[in-house]
Amino acid sequence: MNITCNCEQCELRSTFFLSFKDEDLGAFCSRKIETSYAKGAVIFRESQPVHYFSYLKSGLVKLYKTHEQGGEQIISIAGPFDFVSLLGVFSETHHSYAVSALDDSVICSIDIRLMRDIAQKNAVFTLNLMEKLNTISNRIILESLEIRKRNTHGRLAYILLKLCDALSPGPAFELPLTRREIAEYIGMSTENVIRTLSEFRKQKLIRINGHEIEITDRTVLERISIFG
Amino acid sequence: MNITCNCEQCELRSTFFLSFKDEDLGAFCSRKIETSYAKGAVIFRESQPVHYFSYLKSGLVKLYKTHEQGGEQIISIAGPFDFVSLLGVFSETHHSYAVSALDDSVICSIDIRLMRDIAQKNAVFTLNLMEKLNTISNRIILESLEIRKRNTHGRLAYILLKLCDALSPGPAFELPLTRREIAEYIGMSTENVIRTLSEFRKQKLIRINGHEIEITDRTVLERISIFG
DNA sequence: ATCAGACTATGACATATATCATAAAGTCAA
DNA sequence: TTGACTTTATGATATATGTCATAGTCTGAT
Repeated sequence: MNITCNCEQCELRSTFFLSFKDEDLGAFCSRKIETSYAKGAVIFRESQPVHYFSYLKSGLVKLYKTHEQGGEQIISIAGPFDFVSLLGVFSETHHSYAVSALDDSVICSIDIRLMRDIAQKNAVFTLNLMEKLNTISNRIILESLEIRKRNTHGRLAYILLKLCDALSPGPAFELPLTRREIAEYIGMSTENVIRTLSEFRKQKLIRINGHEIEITDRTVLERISIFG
Repeated sequence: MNITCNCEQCELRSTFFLSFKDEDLGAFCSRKIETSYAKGAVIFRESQPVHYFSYLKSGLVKLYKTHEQGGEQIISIAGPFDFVSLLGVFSETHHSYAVSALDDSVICSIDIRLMRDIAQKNAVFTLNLMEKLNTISNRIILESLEIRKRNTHGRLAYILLKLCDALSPGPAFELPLTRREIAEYIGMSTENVIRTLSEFRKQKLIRINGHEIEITDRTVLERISIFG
């Protein structure tokens, strides 16, 4: 499903396309593809060739790797204006991870060759793009290290706090992942995620209503996130 | 300790400076700083301001974060021609990790402002640089995921195989890390690293002589790396 | 050469975590 | 609505892993 879009008013322009020259913006606009994906839809799969540079206009997606033995490993959750093509988009010919929609999402895609053409001509644009990619990679690496250094209680507390901060201004938020996906994200068994959530509930740190979570004792949850 | 260096013959030129214009190469050469570090020396610390773009000419270094409670978390081991300033070098004002020398090492540093000046003028150079940074970030992220998805036996087998491949053409190599550092790298206790190494030795998968490791049954070690 | 401190090593034990079993509740398509 | 399937939930148990204690070895500074 393609939708028309006016690049001059694109929210993304201010974030990293400010350096675009007018003629590049014209080429860009006429060749971009905007696509809607329903919740649960796969946007691209691991090992597919990289044809597009993609970013998320609205919705929520997960980046993940699939294991041969079955099961997935979630790398990151991306929100609006995040790049979806990030790891290796300019250095690999094939995707090293898959992306699917956690919510109804709209993706804007630009032919990767067009991106390269513009990047080769416009150094300021390329520098901006590099900074943005750098920031995102850095964030993913540091988050991975944060997860790795914690025990399971700390990991779960950490991810609950992060999701809450990212998804809601208040202490309550709608969990965009199933318990199994949380387990795949932070590397623990599904049963242990469920059990630990129940413990947090019994300790009155959170309230649970299906996928709706309310953090009722942030102080203690933060302490658990730090000390496990 | 500063050493003179002839950029026209620099091994690194072919890897990413081919796109340099002659006048940029001149500016680059006259302002680079080459420094030697003894084994164990700290090259820069976490939260220090980023002044230089640095790469490793020779030796071996570790990138790591230090925890408040004491202890370190190793992010990556970098060899010759790897960038040492990578995560956030163009997006953060302060280092988000520390670097120290595992072996006597030589680092070549360029003022980050000079790098930016050149990058803003030379789009092809910037694109090459972005590709290289992208490749390295991607490698670190994927490695972190590989470590996260394994149990401790699998993690240790994985890292032994990786270090062997990186450091030696044959099945024997000199371990550049202490047992404690290995533990900090793959997130397990030092005792468990030592114990598991002993188990691998008793199963005749490796031979151990201090820091010298020989992989004697690669097939089984690879199976452990995959299935734990 | 000696000493202090780190590194390597191993055993005993406590704890964290996964696995297996079972069941209720939710979800979606026919 | 039914029925198949997934998700959530909890208990019992096995296993993996960390912690503590102890000791021999290595290393570097004096």
